[in-house]
Amino acid sequence: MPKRYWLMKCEPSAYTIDDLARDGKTCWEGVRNFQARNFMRDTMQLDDGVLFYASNADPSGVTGVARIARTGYPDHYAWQKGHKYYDAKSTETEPVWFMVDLAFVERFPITVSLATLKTTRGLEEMKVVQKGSRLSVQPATKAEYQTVVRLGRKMQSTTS
DNA sequence: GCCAACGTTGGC
DNA sequence: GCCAACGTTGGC
Repeated sequence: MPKRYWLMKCEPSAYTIDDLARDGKTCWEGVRNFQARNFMRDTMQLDDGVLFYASNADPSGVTGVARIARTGYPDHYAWQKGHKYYDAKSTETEPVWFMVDLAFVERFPITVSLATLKTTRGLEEMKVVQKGSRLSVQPATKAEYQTVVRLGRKMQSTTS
């Protein structure tokens, strides 16, 4: 099975690429959208590439790269009464919500801002640049992934 | 902080 | 099954 590529959003107030660099690995709990869940539960594979996207940030954009370190498994936070991700519809025998683990790969020297993504040739079809695109877990193509990674490393290569 | 776009819920 | 109301996301 060929490697797949993704973009995953997170608000900096919740988690950042620096947090991931520090932790090395983290579980991606709290996704409560069926489409995003399906990607995590059914489609993501070990070592898939993930563009780490900071939403509601200044500026919003891709701040680095992660990889899938563990494929879909039940989000146990949904079972913890009182937890902000608690959902009575999800049980241990019939889990509704799933998560994956991400491992840190690299932090870009600069944020590849949404504005940059929107004006970069080859990224016109990317989900995140479409108007009203709120899905927090989105598939990306290999070409899109490689283009964004190149942009993220650009500053480093041109200043060295 | 505003508000457009979207997903979900619930009345009918 | 329709659709209005509501809550959330997320750019600006």
